[in-house]
Amino acid sequence: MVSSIISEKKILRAAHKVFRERGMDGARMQDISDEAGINKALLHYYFRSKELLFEKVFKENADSFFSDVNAVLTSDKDLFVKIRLLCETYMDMCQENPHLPVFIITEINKHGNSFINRIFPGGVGKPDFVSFKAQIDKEVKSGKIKPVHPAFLIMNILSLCLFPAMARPMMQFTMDINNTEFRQIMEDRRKRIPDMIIESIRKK
Amino acid sequence: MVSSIISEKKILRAAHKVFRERGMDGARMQDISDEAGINKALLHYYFRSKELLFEKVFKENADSFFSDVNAVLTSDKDLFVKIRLLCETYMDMCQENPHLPVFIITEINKHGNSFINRIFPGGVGKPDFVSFKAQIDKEVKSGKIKPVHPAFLIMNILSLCLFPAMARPMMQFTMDINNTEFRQIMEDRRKRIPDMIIESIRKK
DNA sequence: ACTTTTGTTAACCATTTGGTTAAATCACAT
DNA sequence: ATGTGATTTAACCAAATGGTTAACAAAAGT
Repeated sequence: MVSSIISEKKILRAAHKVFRERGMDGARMQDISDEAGINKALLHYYFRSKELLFEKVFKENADSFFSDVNAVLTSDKDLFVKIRLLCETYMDMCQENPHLPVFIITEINKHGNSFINRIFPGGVGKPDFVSFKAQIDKEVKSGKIKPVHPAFLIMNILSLCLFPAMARPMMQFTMDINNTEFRQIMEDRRKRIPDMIIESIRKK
Repeated sequence: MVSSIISEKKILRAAHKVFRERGMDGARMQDISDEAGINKALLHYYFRSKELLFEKVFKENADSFFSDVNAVLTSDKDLFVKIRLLCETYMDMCQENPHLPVFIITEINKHGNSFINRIFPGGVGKPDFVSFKAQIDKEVKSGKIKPVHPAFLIMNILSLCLFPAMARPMMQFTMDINNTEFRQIMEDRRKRIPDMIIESIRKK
């Protein structure tokens, strides 16, 4: 049957939108069915409970949040190239879907360790920073870059790429920036942030 | 009467805790009264509604989030000193209360502009970045630092200081960092981040 | 054609949750 | 002591919300 596939997809798409925008607690099953344009009972027909629907949506979001990054991390590119690619990937992600990072972060914060370990059993599917860390350590030893703790570098990349998009409304409010200004600034960051990160570790 | 003041304070303290940890949508009036150790009806006796209690809590949180920063911003210190102080202030804030930044950001995201403008009528009480921006522009012209858009610099400071604490559970999960390791890394950042930011704008 | 399975809905149900009420208790001025 | 106003609580209420049911419609199998 075809309509069933369509309905399930419509529900899932709607659930993604509502959960990402309002979070688990703020999302209403009724809102999701309205958004999907179907009866509320269908949600339960396909996904049993809000909990299960949420977990599915969260997992898919986390996967898309992690997998693009993983493709870069596990490639065998030069460190500086990799850093540029990572920045691009994160910034692209934020541009496409500004709610994604804050959704992931707040839900992990709220649900705690047991939850994330159930969603990613054995840690399968999470970003693979190990080879990246090794690469950083290698380049430190080879003298190409200054001594730097891999976690320090990774945190900086994530912070500089994700935070401004996550905090956009607060940033615009506190700094009196309108939408066009903000877009210009974000456009400008795309070039400047990778350079800044690389300069911070390059040996002169 | 003394007990009334004590009750009101207990409620407010409890509300702060619950709202910050669970957000407006996740917070339950019952949880707040349990946490405060008083009857639920007292919440409404003192604060009328969840909405009003939340707004009070949010305003106080936003004020404490903004005012410490304002003290630094409006001082007449050297730019580099100010940057160091700003970093310290933000990082201290996160250490004391890791939930604060993500609480402010998600609630502003969810409630939209009308909300924040009602909480801060006329923008009174929000961080005063104007003089800081002017100071940056001045130092650019004087040739002390490289040309840099003030918003770019401010975003970097906020990102690097706030994000890692906000995203702590996700960071620890993705990078396999345990609590002691994480604390060490954060301790290390306190020294390195200000240096890194200043180096990124210092003219050589 | 008709039986069975799958998909869809309106109406309903039980629980949760924000909020109210009326009575009780406390503090204190007289 | 007693009256008065502020404080506190147990019991209650109405709306919202996640979830179920039973009936109906649409496909698919025979």
